[in-house]
Amino acid sequence: MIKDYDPGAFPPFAVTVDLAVFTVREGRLHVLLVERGEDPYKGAWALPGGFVRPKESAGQAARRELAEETSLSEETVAGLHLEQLRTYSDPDRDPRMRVVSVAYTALVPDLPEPRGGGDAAHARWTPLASARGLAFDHERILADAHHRIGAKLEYTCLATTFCPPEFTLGELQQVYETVWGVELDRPNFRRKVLTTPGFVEAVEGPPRRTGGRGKPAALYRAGAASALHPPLLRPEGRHT
Amino acid sequence: MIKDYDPGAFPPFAVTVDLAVFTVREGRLHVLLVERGEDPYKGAWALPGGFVRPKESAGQAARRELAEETSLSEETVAGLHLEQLRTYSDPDRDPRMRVVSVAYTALVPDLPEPRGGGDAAHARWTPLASARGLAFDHERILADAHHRIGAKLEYTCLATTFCPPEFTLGELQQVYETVWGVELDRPNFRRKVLTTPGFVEAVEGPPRRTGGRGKPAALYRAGAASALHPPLLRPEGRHT
DNA sequence: GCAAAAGTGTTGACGATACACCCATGA
DNA sequence: TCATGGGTGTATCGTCAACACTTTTGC
Repeated sequence: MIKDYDPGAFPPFAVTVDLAVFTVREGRLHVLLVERGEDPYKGAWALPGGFVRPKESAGQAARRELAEETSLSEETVAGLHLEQLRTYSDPDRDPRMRVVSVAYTALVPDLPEPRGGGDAAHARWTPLASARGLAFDHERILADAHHRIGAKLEYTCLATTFCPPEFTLGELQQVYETVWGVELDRPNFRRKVLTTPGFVEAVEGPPRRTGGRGKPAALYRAGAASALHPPLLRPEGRHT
Repeated sequence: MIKDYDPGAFPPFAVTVDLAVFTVREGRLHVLLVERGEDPYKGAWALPGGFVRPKESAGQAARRELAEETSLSEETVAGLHLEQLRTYSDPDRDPRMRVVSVAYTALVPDLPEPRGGGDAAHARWTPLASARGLAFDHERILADAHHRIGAKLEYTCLATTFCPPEFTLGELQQVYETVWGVELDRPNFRRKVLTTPGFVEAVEGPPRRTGGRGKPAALYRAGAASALHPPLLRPEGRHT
């Protein structure tokens, strides 16, 4: 920033955003993928994303692209948790030209199937384990994103962003188990969540909801807290 | 990445790196600043940094700029801990043109005064509390970086990167106390560090070193571990 | 001897784990 | 009445904060 300033002579870069959007479906972690309609990597699956426009920040671009791809309303998207992951800038990461991409992670509840809206010919939720052979360095981005959300669940409350507005503790526990790939002890998980102030709050009128058979569960909303103190550590204590 | 591809018609961006380089001096946290020699913000202090070159990644650019500004050898810089913080992309963050900056954080032991090498007219270590009125959005970057390293000390071993190759536990504790701005209980800190496998390893031949008066302390080296399990949480448990 | 810094020991509070057990519902 | 998932209780263990105490140096 201090040096080499020569307007018009700076190296030309394109700046894009890429999105790793996760959801939990049928007990498995899914990620939103789109099918590329143009070369390079035509026909391959990739993370949704696109160019940052001249008058918007990368974060605004990410939110815009997310709305386009998921067919959600702008208002809904505005409320979603969207977090900058990191920036990928390898000189050879795009064969066309020099492209620097700012990656974002989003966690969403189980949404309707994406319309393939916007520009992507096809878009779909894919189980994370099946997301192989992605375009560019998107597989790497996806792995980084998975690692990050796993770590974030330990010391933040954002597991609730995977859930609908009202949810049961069983559903919340499923989020942890799905992202971490482990089983948790239900009584202990319950205690931990309920004794953390602001993590969840009980829904007043004791309506209950069935998840199939078994006893109906009490409903909760996301609370006001954003961090967990003390953290909810994975079993085995390994951050992988 | 999926859409809008029109070679030559993508919005033109400049990409830079900015560095928040921290060290501990005289019990206070210092950051490396350079004085700008050109408009805008001529004469103001700023974080070191510069343009990413066409054939290098942002990480490589950060390491190169760090070497230039600190007058360290390339080999020394190659071994330093350098971590991507986040990317700043506000459309108005640079009055000249559209500049997206990838910020990095580095933690270094107490180094010799920087030569003001490379392109910066002046460079110096500044106490963090005195780093005000910086150019661009560098004050924000600095605040984010400080927050990040504080959090990282909790669950990683990188406090040792603030220390010289051989250090005492008192020096290591000073790093924590300086970055967090709190006082720690020495016996408990000691136990925590020594019982974490791979955090530090004792230097064999029991040479000892004096920090002034008082009993000489045993020397330690950084160990092989990189993460702390369980973490070393700040007092009050608040992540601020 | 005294101050200062290193190092050791002990105790009690708290949280997490690993269970056993009861409750409400659908089939 | 049995399987299934929700919910409660409790004993044990490990970690950590707090603080008393000893050791080794410079002055």
